[in-house]
Amino acid sequence: MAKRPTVYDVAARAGVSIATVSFTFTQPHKVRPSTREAVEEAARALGYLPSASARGLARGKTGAIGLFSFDYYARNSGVTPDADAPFGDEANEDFRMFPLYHDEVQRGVEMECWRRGYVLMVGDTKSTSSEADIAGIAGRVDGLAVFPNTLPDEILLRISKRIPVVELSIPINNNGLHGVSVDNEGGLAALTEHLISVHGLTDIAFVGPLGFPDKEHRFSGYSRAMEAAGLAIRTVDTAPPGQLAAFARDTVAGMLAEGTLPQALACSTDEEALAYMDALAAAGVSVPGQIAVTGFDGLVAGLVNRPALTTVRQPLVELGRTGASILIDQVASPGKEPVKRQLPVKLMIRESCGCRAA
Amino acid sequence: MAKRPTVYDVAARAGVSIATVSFTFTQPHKVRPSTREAVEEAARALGYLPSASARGLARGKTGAIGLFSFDYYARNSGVTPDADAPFGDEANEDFRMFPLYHDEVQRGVEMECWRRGYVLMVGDTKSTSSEADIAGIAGRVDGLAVFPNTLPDEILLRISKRIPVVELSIPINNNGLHGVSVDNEGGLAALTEHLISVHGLTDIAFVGPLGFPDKEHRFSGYSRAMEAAGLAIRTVDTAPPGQLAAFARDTVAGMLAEGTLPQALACSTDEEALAYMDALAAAGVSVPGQIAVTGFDGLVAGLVNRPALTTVRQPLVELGRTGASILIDQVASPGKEPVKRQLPVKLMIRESCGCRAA
DNA sequence: GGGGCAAATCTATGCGCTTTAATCGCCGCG
DNA sequence: CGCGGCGATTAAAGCGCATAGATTTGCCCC
Repeated sequence: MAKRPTVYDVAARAGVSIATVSFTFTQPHKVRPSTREAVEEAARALGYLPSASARGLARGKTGAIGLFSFDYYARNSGVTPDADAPFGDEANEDFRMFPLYHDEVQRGVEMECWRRGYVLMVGDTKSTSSEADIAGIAGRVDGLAVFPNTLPDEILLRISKRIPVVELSIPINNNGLHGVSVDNEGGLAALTEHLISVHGLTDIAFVGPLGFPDKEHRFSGYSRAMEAAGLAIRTVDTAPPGQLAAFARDTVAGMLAEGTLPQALACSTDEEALAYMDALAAAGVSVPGQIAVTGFDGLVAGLVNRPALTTVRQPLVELGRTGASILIDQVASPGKEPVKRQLPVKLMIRESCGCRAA
Repeated sequence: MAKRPTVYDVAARAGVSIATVSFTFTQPHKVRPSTREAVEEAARALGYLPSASARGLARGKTGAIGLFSFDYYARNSGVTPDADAPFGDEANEDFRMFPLYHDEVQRGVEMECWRRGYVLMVGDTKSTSSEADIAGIAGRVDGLAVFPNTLPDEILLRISKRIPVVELSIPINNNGLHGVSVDNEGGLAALTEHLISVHGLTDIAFVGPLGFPDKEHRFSGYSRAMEAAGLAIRTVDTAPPGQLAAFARDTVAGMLAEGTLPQALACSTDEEALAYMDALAAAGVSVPGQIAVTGFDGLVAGLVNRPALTTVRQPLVELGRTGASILIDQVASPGKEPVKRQLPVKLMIRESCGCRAA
């Protein structure tokens, strides 16, 4: 690589000052057409590429939005994509079978950034992320979007003192950061309501880990609908991390043995719903024949599943877009108050609740 | 946002010079533990975030790799994701049903970047991309990865004079850029060979657009296998852009009418294969009963399809990883010659060729 | 107490660009 | 013929950090 030409080189070649070169690129109308052409010609001849670093330094803005992605696989499946795994490893076969939650959101962020003339920086949060890594990203963007539970709140707070930070999919709270969430409660309430009024079910158990704000809200929705109908709340214990499949099998077996199988399982996530459907199938219980199962998220895996999963679809792309939009707005004109936004969800009535043919 | 504190502020507060502050962050071992702590404490108290712009300027490197993504949907389906489409629009329902080609590749790039301590900048190539947009990305990264046919060669050449540029999935050629490709020819040769020797087929038609280097190579693989077996080459005309489904239907109808249906369709892409399978099904022709159909790419859509599509899987994630790896290597020590690498593909024998039960 | 040496720290400069304030050139007009 | 006024251009001062080279500090030994 030859040394990159700078404004000085272009200026020299065009016989003007560097200021004129700069103006030519940033305020073309302020420079006489003839000199503009001279500058452009010089730039072209030299293969000039303006340095974003220098520009960023001078302007105090980078024109980039950051997104902290995270290793979904490692977190959820206990499987870390092995950097050295040979291609074609069958174990990795369905690794990326479906667009995962954060892929969708990321896509939304990308779309909005592009639309508004920003570029996106994607960083990850590995378990080993040092504060330096984080600063490495935070230092080069004008705004930062993060997934919940990927970064310690304390760090986020500090970063948010300097640049706007938006949390994606975190329920509305008062942590001082911007946030976008979805209507977790309303979604599961609507779903539960559907099971009750359309299918006439009364013994509906909620499946899901509590302790996470979004799951709590889903539970609230479930409870609200049940109570409104005068039905009894019933919950299923939560699987330990990484043990979902086995736990679901055991749980189903237990219920079967005790004859306590509910009429429906309202799961807090599609992932759980799918695991329970597998467990039920393995135990010879028909879904939705003998029991209805519903999820939450709207993963494609649920759509492809047979019976197709009745669930609540989250507007994932929209989530990302909204988050990016908030950031970009804040960059332009920082507001005093954190912006919190909640997006509507959508009931996806498919087969596993008993609607349509299974 | 309060003014961002700088090294000067930190230095002042810690009672040291800015050089020491800088060292504390970049070469911690060169600074005495006691002063290091003082600096860190000051930085923390001030909420200091190093400016990547300034750092990049001073170092002459940005620590970022760029990826020019592109609007796959608009290109392939004629559908532009509408920024203003309301969430829940059914038309968008299966929009993101499966991880698309470039999502996979992008994931690979991300993984390698993270592994090597780089961050990724994602930019897009909209039809409206001006040279300025491109420079906007090229100017802020140390290396650039691009998908084929997204940027004019002339521009790529110019950029590559300053920073390494790698083309993803472009067959080996001599355009002076770095490149990663897959074994298109070997893949389709193996697939064709499978149809010939395992299934004993002799009338196998190649389906696919020529004129694209990768497709040409696939055709070569097909031809090679056919000729080696002493069989006749046969091709099916190519569908005009965006007309795939209709064209496939017409083609199938035509063959049926003329009684010229081959024993197998070796398609150059999964997308074509799926379209032909739909067309065949619509025409009442059984796959693989009456005709075998194969693809190329390894899309998930083919895996979920019934019968599951026999195809050649491209190592998409690996493609991205390799590309990023080349870039990062080149940043570290620029080589004189462009690096070209070809990755192996993998035959995925599933149902549509007649293997296993359909 | 002083000399010598390595480690620690600091001084000073430059990285490439933006931007403000000042200068230049030119025209029309009194 | 000179002056005001205006648009085009430029000089110069940073922006925040890294780093070579200068300087100081700390420490050991005589």
